Formats: sequence, C-alpha cells, structure tokens
Amino acid sequence: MATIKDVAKHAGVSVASVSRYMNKNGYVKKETGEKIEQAIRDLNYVPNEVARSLFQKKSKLVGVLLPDITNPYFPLLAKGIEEELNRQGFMMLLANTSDSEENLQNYLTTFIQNNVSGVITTLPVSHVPKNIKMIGVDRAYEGDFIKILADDYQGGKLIGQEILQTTYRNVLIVTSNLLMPSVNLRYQGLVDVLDKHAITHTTLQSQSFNVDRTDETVASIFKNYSAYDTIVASNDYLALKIMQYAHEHGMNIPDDIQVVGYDGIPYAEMFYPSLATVKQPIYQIGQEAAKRMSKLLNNNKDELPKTTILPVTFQKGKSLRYF
Amino acid sequence: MATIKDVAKHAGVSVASVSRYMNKNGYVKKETGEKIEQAIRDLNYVPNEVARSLFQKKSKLVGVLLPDITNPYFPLLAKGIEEELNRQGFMMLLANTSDSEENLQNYLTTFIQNNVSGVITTLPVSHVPKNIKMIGVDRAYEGDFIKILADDYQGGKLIGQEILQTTYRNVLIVTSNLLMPSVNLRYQGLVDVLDKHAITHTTLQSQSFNVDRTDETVASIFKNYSAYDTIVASNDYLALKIMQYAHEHGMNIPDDIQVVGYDGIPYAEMFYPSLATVKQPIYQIGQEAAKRMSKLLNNNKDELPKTTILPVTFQKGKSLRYF
DNA sequence: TTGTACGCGTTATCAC
DNA sequence: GTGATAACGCGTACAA
Repeated sequence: MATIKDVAKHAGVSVASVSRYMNKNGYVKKETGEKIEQAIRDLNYVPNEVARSLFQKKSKLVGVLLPDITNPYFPLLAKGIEEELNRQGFMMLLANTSDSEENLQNYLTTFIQNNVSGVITTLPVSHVPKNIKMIGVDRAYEGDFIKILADDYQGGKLIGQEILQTTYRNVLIVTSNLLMPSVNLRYQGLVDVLDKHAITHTTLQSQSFNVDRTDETVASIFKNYSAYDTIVASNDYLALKIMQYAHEHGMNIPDDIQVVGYDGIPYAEMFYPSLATVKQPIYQIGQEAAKRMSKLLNNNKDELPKTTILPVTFQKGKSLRYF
Repeated sequence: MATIKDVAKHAGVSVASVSRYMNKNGYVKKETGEKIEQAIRDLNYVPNEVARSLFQKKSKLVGVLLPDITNPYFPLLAKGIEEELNRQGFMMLLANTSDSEENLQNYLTTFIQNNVSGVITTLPVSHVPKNIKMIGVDRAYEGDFIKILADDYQGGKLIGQEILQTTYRNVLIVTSNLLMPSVNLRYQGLVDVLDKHAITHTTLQSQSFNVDRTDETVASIFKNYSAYDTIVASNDYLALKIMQYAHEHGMNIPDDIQVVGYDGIPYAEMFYPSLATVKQPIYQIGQEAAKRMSKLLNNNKDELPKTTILPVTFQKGKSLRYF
C-alpha cells in the first residue's frame, strides 16, 4: 500500500502539498496539483482512513445497533440506512445485539474503540459519550437525541378501525413489552378505538420480540386462549407463525381465526391468505435516519425537528373477515 | 476518553508498563500491575483500536460482502458470521453491494482503507491485496482462497429425485446465471437425474438473483410458460413469489402447479402450502466461515482443507404433488 | 505557494 | 522489571 510519503516523493513535492491537494484546502499551484494527480494514479494511492481517523478523532464509520437481524423488519431498515450512508460517503458497522443488553454494551464500546462518528440505534441506550452523534429509530424512544419514528399510535388506531369492519367476536391482543413506548403507543391506539366502541378484549404480554421465542408464544396462545377468534399480533413474523400453526392444526383463516399483524414485511402479502397489517415505512425510516446522520456529521446545522414521525398505512389482507 | 498516557500518569508508571500489562507480554511486577489495574478502573480506560490498528497494520475488523440483504438467505448467513466473529473478538463490517460490481469495488477499497484484517465474501472478487485474508462462501467459487460451500450438486440431485416421486408432467427449470458455478452445479445435479429417467424439461435462465426483479421473472414465467405444471425455482424467494402469483390468479398449489424452491429460508415452512425446498445450512456456513477466519487471523496454521462442503437436505413440503 | 515538524494513541525495541 | 523513544500514516500550524 502506497502512503502519502510515497506519493510526495514520486511527485517531487512534500507530503503537506499532497495532503492539501487531496483535501482541497490551502493553496496548491495548478501544475503541482497535476504532478500529484499523476503520482496518485501511478501508485494508485488511497488514503489510509485509520490514520486519518486517529488524527481527526472521527471517522467515516457509522455504527448501527439492531436487536435481531433475523426478523425481516431489520434487514430492510438496514438496507435503507446502508444505501443512504453509502451515498453520503459513510460506511456502516452493523451490530446485532440478539436482544442482549450485555452485547449491546460491548458493541457500543467496540464502536467507540473504532472511532465511529455516529450511531443509529433501534434500541434505547444509555451513557453515550457526547462526541458521538446519535439517532434513534424504532424502539429507541428514550434518550436526548434525534429520532425518526413511525406513527405508532396511529398504527394502533388503524388496526382498531379495521377490526370494526370485520365480524369479530373475541379479540386477543398479543403485545410485547408495554414498557416500550412504541409498543405502548400502538397498544393505546388500538385500545382507544376498541373501548370507544365497547369491544371487549384481552391482552397477552409476551416477553420478547426475539424470533427464536416466537414458537413458545404461539403455542401458549393456542393452548390458553383458544376461545379467541381475532388475534392482533405484535408483529408480522408472529402473525405469520400464528397462521402457520392454525393451518397445521386444521383451522381456516380467516373463517375460524382472523389475524392482523404489524410492520408490513415483504412476506405479508405473499402469504396465502395474505396478511392484513400496518405497513411501516421501514426502508424510508432507515434512509431518513441516515440522511439526518450525514447532515449531523457534516455539521450542516440541522434545523429539522428533533423528532420526525413518518406516517403508517393499513395494508388490507385476506386474513381478516370483512363483512 | 482516557488514553494510555492518562493511565500511566494516574498510576505513576510509564506508558510502556501499561501497554505490557494490558497485552500480558513482557514483565510487570505484581504490585505495579495492581496500580495500573486501579488506574484503568478509575478512568475507565479502553484502548483505542484505531491507534492499535494504525501501528499493527491490522485490525479486529472483518468485512462481509453480501449481494442483497433483502433476500432472507443473507441475513441468516450474516447472523452466523456475526455471532461467531463476535465470540472470537472480531467485529463485522457489513457491505451490501446491491448486486452492483461498482459498489463491490468501492466497498473493497473502503475495507482496505479501514484496515480490515479479513473479508468474507459471498461474491467472486478479484485483485485482493494478499495481506487481507479471504474466505469465500456461497457464490464465491472462484479465487484462490478458503471456501465454505454447500453441496450444490447434491442439492440439484435431491430435487430431481423428489420430482420423480410426484405426478409431474412438464418440468420448467428457472435458473439464474449458469456461469456461476454454484448455480451450474445445482442445475447439473438436477438435469443429471431428470435425463437419467428421460424426463423432458425446459430451462429458463433469468438475469439476476435480485429481489427487486423477481416480479418481472414471475410475470414472464406465467406469460410464456403456462403449459408447465412443475416449476423448479432457483431460490425460495422466487418460489414463494410464484406461489403468490398462482394464488392470486386462482390456481391451486400443488394441484395445478407444483413448485420447489432452494435455500430453506425460514418462511418456506411457514407458507401455506409449505414450500418443498433444499435446505442449505445457512447459519452454519456463516459460522464455519467466521471460525476459519478467526483461525486464519490468529495464525493458527489451518490444517483444514481449502474447500469445505457442507451437506444439504431436502425439506418436504405441501407444494409438491406426491403420488 | 510550499516544506518542516509535531501530534493523534498505540506497540515494540532497547537501554537501564 | 521498567522507562524513553521511535515508528505507524495522516493533517495542520508555522516558518520559509
């Protein structure tokens, strides 16, 4: 690997001139520039980001914290982040915490050790050094940083309004941790609509979003809540698992049980019957988060609001019994 | 952020001693060690990986090249890689090339600029500096480096043998680029079985694995190949899309059309009807690749064979018409 | 307009 | 056992 010194020697100038030329700051005579240009090509020189990062105390690296990459919601988010980051000249360091707080902390220090300039997180994090720019997404409701969120309360409402148009009898709401604001808002939106129309409902709070534990949740639903004919799942993956279980046990969807999901992952509409769900602008959230991050890092003072809320829509599906 | 100098000063020793203590090489008296330990805790010092990387000309970073993170095959692979890498003290830099050769090259230089010690690639790459350790996976058949692959030829054969047990009439093989060895091997395995039993078949070579273009492929299948009742899809995502299309157009699976996929993504068995497919040990491939990488990087001379081939299995499904 | 010299935080060499 | 000190590759005062 050629270094800046090699280039300088090859071009017969000093390293300072090469550096100035490359970063387009300071003066450099035209013909000197051309000599440098030539040398760079000859040696196909690429600046060493590590040295740069060491000196500048910041890098082109942006860390991304996800709870579970196996849940199809997150790859799509990651893609949105990655493509936009890439466009802006940054690189994504991806960390998958597997829903473990310990992993999260470890990754965070690894991020710091590697001099990331920013972190986009889907999870609540505490104790972030303030030279690191943070942007929160999805579940990262807490913390004093910019957030790009979907309209969770509205999402819950949409589900409620949709259920009103179906031949519901007993409504079971399967939710994850209600202490998480995003989860809670969806729940509130839904419950507000149901209560307003005096629809009784039962709530089952399952432990975790984690894909590996979904099977337990599903089994417990069918074992302990067999009287329910309408299931509101906390996410599409769970909803699809419920539908699979129902199929395997000879139940018909939506005739015996109707199901509605949340997220709008690509598989929702591919299923048979297609899954009714709330479509979150997943890719856009990622993209928007990355855009804001690059603004932050370029010190373009960001006049935009601290919290951006993107709209959600209801995606109709054959998993509901409309009358 | 506290530096090694701060620690040294705080402990009343020299930076050299702190470094020796941290890396557990060279001598350091017990009580000196304790003073250092204390200082580290007081300042909660974490060594700066960037400086370390600059000096050592290598880092704890491993780059991973994927063609398309939206295809559920890859997140699972990435998870296998990431969890194992993490266990070994490395960090994953994830790059999603979106099937573009230009992106691939850019990412590769970014990897180099950031001093990655190794690259795990799912794609054929050329011109890799030889101080970077490479491991190939999935489509990375070419290149002189260690490879962890699934038994593609066997996978093709399994499909052929399975079709023999069904009431097939006209077999359409939808394949992607046959110039890719993995694709070609699968194709050969399948065709060898079909030919041996004198089963006629037609081949449709579609342009790309890319998820975004799948819809075009599906439309073209139903438009131009409507006479076929047995479709062998090049991957599960395509297979599921075909099933979706069939459902939406009033066809029954497997009565009107039987479909078989390839990969064994988690959604295959969740679908209704469940998708018959060849199950690749996706997570294990990632895990194995990461293990080999960490061996390589720790200079444990790797006695293992250059190419490891992991077995595949057939996963039965209701998308086939068994007689 | 250009070059010299220093510092970023770490490790390794060598002298004490 | 320990402590100076020279690298690693880059950017930038400051001097020329």
